Amino acid sequence: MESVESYVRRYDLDSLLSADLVEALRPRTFGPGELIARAGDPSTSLLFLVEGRAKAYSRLENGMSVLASFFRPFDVLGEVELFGAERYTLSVEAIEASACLALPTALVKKAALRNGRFLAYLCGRLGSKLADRIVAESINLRYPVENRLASFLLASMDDEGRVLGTDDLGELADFIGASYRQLARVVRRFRAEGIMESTRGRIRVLDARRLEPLARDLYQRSGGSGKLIL
Amino acid sequence: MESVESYVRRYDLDSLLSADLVEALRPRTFGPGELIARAGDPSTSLLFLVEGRAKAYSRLENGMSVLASFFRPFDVLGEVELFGAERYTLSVEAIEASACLALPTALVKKAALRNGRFLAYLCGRLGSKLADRIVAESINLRYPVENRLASFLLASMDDEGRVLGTDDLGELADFIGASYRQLARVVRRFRAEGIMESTRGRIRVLDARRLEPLARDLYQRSGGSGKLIL
DNA sequence: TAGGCGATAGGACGGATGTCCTATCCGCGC
DNA sequence: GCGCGGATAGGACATCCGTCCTATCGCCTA
Repeated sequence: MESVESYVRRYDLDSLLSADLVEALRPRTFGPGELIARAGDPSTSLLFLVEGRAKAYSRLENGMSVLASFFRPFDVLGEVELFGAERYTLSVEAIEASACLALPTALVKKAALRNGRFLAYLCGRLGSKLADRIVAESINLRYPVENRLASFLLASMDDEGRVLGTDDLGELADFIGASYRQLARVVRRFRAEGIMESTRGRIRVLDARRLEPLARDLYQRSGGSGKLIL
Repeated sequence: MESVESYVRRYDLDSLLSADLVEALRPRTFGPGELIARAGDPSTSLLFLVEGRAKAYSRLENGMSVLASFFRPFDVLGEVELFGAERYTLSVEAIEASACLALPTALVKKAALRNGRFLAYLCGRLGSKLADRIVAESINLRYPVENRLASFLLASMDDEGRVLGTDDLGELADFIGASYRQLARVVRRFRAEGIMESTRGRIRVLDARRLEPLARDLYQRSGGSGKLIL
């Protein structure tokens, strides 16, 4: 964990936030597995993730959980609740040791009205998150697990085939909305075909080209950046 | 279709938009089935739906479509694409004869930076849409059609049991992410149990209390308003 | 009235997926 | 080294669900 100033510099928060807001940033650190936000709790601050890795999920009445997204620096948490809902929609949990810069909601709201740049940034971010959700939802809803897995792998792997979001098959199952069992069946097939390998705690794509025909729908890679576009 | 001024007055657009933006509003009308926006087309304007009814959907490569949401006045279309994506994510189609007030994207962007109130409004709207999507997605992903249908009916019916979004079983199937066939099976069961009735072109909930145990998860009714809350 | 068409209804069948249950494997602490 | 717990692997079986196919119904048009 570095100093607040160093993060502000690295992520150019100066250009996003007014001086008084930068001044109000407070560092918070979280250990692996620790809750950064709990669904249903009042949302008191906007968080900038500057270190580590986290995941957002909800837990349903029947005990199952749905993994909505993964975060890594630089990312913003709590934007959804900033205007409107005053309680967190999802729980956010640190996967690794992580650090955030926290900004009290009340401050942000007050300052935001005269800082169009920051609001526009938030709007853009919310817009693309919403678009991403819609795409992911469509895929989850309309394709069998085989295709969902292919889409996820293509979208989240780096140039060497390492998967960015998670290396845990259980988490992955939650993310693509399948049972562990069913995911395992598909993984086995992919592995038998030399498309991927998954050893304890590591998932790796070996032959991305074989995945493409399976994932040819809405997910697309934007010039090797690994970002989701529509 | 009434005059632009009358809509501006009815929905209090004055308080949201600056005078020059109100000035720039242009009326556009659409017949039933007409496309208000086509997925993939460049997004050139922000649209305020002031009359009629519309639905947003995407069409997948395999020919299936996913219905993302229904709109009725007053609603905003195209906010998602305003900052960031420059192409529409979803297609929007008028269900009935509808009217919109259109505002050129370029104008909005320029004006927005100095109109914090409007941006804050957009952020709030995007936030709650995102939260709603996440809830709906979780349900669609993790519960069988029976529960999804129950959730949808409870969330979208008015006080007399009329369903607001659609009366078309085909559309409903797309919305909750099921095949027409499977939806029909569940509808039959619900009908046999006296929970609902569905005659040609009309769906009606007869016994909402029997639906509640089936839909007891995240969807909740907020004091009879029929709005989705978390 | 006949014909056509879209919406509804439902039978039959197979594939996808979930649940339940056992092994197996590996890293870790004792 | 031993035992333990979490992650992984996979068999067995039931169910959910989708596809394919027919039939019926109501409305509209010729």
